[in-house]
Amino acid sequence: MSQEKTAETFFHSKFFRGLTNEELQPLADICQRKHLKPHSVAIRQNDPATHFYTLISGALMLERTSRSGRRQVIGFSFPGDFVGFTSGDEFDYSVVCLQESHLQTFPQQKFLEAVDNHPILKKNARNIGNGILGQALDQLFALGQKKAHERLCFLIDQINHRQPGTDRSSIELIMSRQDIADYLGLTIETVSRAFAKLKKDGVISIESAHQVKILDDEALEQMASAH
Amino acid sequence: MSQEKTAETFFHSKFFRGLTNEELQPLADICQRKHLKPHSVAIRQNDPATHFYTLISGALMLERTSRSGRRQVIGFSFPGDFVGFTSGDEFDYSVVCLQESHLQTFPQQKFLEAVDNHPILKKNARNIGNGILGQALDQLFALGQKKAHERLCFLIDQINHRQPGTDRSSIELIMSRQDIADYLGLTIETVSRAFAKLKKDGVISIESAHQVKILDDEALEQMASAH
DNA sequence: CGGGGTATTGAGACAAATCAACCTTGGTGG
DNA sequence: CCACCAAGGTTGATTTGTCTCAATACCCCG
Repeated sequence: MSQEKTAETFFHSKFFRGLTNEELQPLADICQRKHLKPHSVAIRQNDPATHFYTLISGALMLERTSRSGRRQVIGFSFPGDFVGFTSGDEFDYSVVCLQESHLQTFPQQKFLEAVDNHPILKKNARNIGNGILGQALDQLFALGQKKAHERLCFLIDQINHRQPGTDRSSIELIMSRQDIADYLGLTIETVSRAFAKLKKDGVISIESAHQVKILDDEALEQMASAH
Repeated sequence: MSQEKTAETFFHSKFFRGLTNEELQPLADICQRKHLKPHSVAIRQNDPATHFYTLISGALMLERTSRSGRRQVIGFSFPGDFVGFTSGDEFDYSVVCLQESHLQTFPQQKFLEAVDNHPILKKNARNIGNGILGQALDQLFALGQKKAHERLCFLIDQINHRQPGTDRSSIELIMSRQDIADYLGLTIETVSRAFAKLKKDGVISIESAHQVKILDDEALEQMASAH
């Protein structure tokens, strides 16, 4: 058990890149593992922000729901991703599991101390925080400036680059149409029609509702791009 | 000149709250003042990210333009705000002046070192970074889930809370209709009609194109809210 | 008192939302 | 093994909201 908690388990997270096992031990000492079923809630909106998380396996969805019931999906997390930044001392979004997931949890206070004591971690923390901001800005651009089918390209392209796995042209869509719609600021019907359009235009082929292949990488990136 | 660069000048930025003048001196030593005319460009998209900035007076607009020419306004900055986070080592957005502005500039490397040496600054840096992320998420919610007139409420409410000045109900819109449109993911015509609707519904009164008064605070916040 | 940029207003076109029907798939029990 | 069902996804018809294009009004500055 204690053995399990050595640096081995950290291996795949960007956060801990470039560190030796000894250097990681202080973090290993404060971390706990958490195992979550599909559709379970890892973080609830308005909960006090006491912990940070890294995702070991599975997939997460970050979402915010307003009092009026409208939901905005903020992002998806894949293995290696870091979760838990907040603007206050409460979470302003929820995190739910799309698949069975393994997480590492770190008490916020202690984690920040440990990070402070190591220059590489400090740098990584900054990079990751800024990376998340960058992703939010990309999504902002997509929602503000793009049509339905372009937004869908944005999502497919993003999954393509972030989802683990070797095959660069075969994409697994682990989330439901409703999740996609709420991520892109559309309705499920419009998402469905966007899929149909991309298929008709020869950009993708649809193997099943949750499995697509990229046929025209060029066109996809073009429509997905925010630069 | 050197006298001018003491902690006095930092006084109004959230970033430096809770610090004594001596503690601020190392930062004062590396900072430079910059004076910019309206419409001038403070940061150009794709420039190497070498500096951080705090805004002393005036107002800034952050924007991102894609190769296809579409522009997304990412945010507005008011005195006391901090500017310069990036996800890579290049700026992925431009910063232009809406008004004549005074900035403080800090070389990135040295600034980070100085921040590292002071726990309060470290905490402030985190808070500010996360605050910017939080703002981006609010905007994301507005673009994804709201109608034109609700998005406009979102902007008005935001300016109301962030723009300096005492009068809580009188709002100065320092940006053009085009800027507002590109911020909210709309066209200028739709923005104009949204203003008209809010006026008709008695939520605001329009004193001039760049000056509005809030009549129904309740309704405004309701429509603006992302929670 | 012009004149150019900026904002508003109107009419028609178009994209996305809504409402409704239908299809697919995966699981269950007879 | 197949009939059935429920949930999720697709497709079609209609409505609504926003964009586009065009005309008009406003306002700051010379």
